[in-house]
Amino acid sequence: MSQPTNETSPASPPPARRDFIREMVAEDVASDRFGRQIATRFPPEPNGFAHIGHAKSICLNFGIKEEFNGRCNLRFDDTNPFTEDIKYVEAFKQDVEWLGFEWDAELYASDYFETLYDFGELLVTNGKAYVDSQSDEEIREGRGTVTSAGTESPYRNRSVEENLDLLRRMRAGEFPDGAHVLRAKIDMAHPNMVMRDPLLLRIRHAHHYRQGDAWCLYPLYDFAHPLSDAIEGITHSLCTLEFKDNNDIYRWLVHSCGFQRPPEQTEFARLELDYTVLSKRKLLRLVNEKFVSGWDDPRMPTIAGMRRRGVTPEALRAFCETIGVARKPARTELATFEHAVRNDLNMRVPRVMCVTKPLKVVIENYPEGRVEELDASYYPHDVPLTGSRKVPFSRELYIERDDFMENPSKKFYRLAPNREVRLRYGYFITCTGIVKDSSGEISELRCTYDPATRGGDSPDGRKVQGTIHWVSAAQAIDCDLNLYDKLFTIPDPDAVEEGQDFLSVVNPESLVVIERAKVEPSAGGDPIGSRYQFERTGYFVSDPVSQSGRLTFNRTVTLRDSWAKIKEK
RNA sequence: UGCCCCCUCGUCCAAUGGCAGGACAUCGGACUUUGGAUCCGAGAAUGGUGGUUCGAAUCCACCGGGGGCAACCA
Repeated sequence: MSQPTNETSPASPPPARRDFIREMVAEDVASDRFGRQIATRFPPEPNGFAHIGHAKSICLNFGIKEEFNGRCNLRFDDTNPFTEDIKYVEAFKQDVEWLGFEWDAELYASDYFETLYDFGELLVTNGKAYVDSQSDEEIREGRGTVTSAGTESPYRNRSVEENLDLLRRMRAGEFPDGAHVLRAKIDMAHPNMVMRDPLLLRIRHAHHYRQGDAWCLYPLYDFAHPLSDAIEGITHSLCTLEFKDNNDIYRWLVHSCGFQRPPEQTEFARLELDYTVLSKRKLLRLVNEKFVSGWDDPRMPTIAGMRRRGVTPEALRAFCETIGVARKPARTELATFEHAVRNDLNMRVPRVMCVTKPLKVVIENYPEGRVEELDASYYPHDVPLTGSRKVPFSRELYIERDDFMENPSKKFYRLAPNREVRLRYGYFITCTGIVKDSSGEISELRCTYDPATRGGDSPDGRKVQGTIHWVSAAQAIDCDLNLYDKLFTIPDPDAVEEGQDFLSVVNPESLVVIERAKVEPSAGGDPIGSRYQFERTGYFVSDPVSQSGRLTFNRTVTLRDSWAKIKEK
């Protein structure tokens, strides 16, 4: 495992991770259960942005396509004209592509409205559906409760002719919203609530973002989804646990509509991630109520947000791989996600020096006006990439304020009075004096350097405990840093106390802006979107948006910080 | 309270009647021009009780716990 990644790997790839769904698909392939190519679909409703929970589903559905030589459709389940928008369609497409997947077809449930309507007529003709003319309250009351049976609608036994006539007039737009609905005729006493004559079509004189005003009849999920799958020849319809009960109507419908070897629905647990929320309703509130700057705010668990935060698609896919797929509802620790991000970034991004809280250092024995260009590798010894840049060194430098302690504790390895440390890629320096301002705060350090330690090695073999990062004062570039942290203060924001709102546990320090940090000049010429590791600080990406006109970097994730743990003790 | 699903290290996932294993996290050590990375090591789990079986995390029963379902949302 310690082999560099750029070496050729052994012929056989590691066996793909197996979960209960892939096991099932493998069996179905072996038995040719469906008599056709394995087919999955990713079926978002375009009413918000894709988030990391969608990423899990995307990786599953497209992963199965790739592993079993199948196909996978991107289908928008756009059956609700009130909530959907083309901008969400575009965002989903961009995010799936960014993750590195290709769909075999881009499809829309709303394109099936005609076909779906025809199935409605078919069901009516076969006596399996009827037009109900109760009000929505009457329908709700008639459904009964989880412990008591429902009651049949007085319209339940209309003749096929009457049903057909009504249905056609519903479609023709003769009735106002809510006047009638088409319902499946199943069992009003069914122990599964979903099977108590589920609604199939409803009247909505509404404008659809894609179909315009062509329809006033809109199918409901339980009607549209199974049939859309069946129409497309899907074999494995994968969805999350909360649709478990809907599986009964799914099977009833595809059989009632005459599909041979219809798709089979299988449910898996949706992703829950500590310190965040993943329901679109709640994400929408964060956006609308301005807790974040938008769907792509780097604090958002959306794919767009993570992209802007600097997360790579590879890291996101690796994360989805490690969390696995199972039927048990489970929360994943943030550390698991952060590990996936660091693990990926560590191997691919250049190291650069940036001082976040500058403290001026004057090297008293370094000639005034002199500037040296020191060689600095972009990558550490254990990352198999090469490349380097020059960093200027001069008499006046900045170091990190936290890298100096006037009265150091025992385990503090960094700079202190009369102590020697290494400047990364530079020289050994020793602190010889402290300058304080009128308020008693340290404003400047006086140091000496050892000219024999250029590059960071001492010819006499003496060691220093610490190595710190720095920039040359005159050449450093001012920049702003967006330091992002968890969006919520508690691991499960959905579980706030009674009467409390998840918005009450938004972390007020989820974004801390540092103005006028000092980054080494080499970063000035890089394109927006470049990722770095700021040595000893964290991974950052340059952001297209700058309030100040200065270069702005978003912190993707901090480095693991074992010093922080020592400090706590 | 009806139906359905689920319960394995702190967390996530394996083990498909036959040695409970991996990853993250934690702790310790080595190495180190990032208190990063890497390497080595340690601790850490089958909810409970019965039953079937030569043998049970796995099958059965009961108990306990968690979750989903009563939108003209998806």
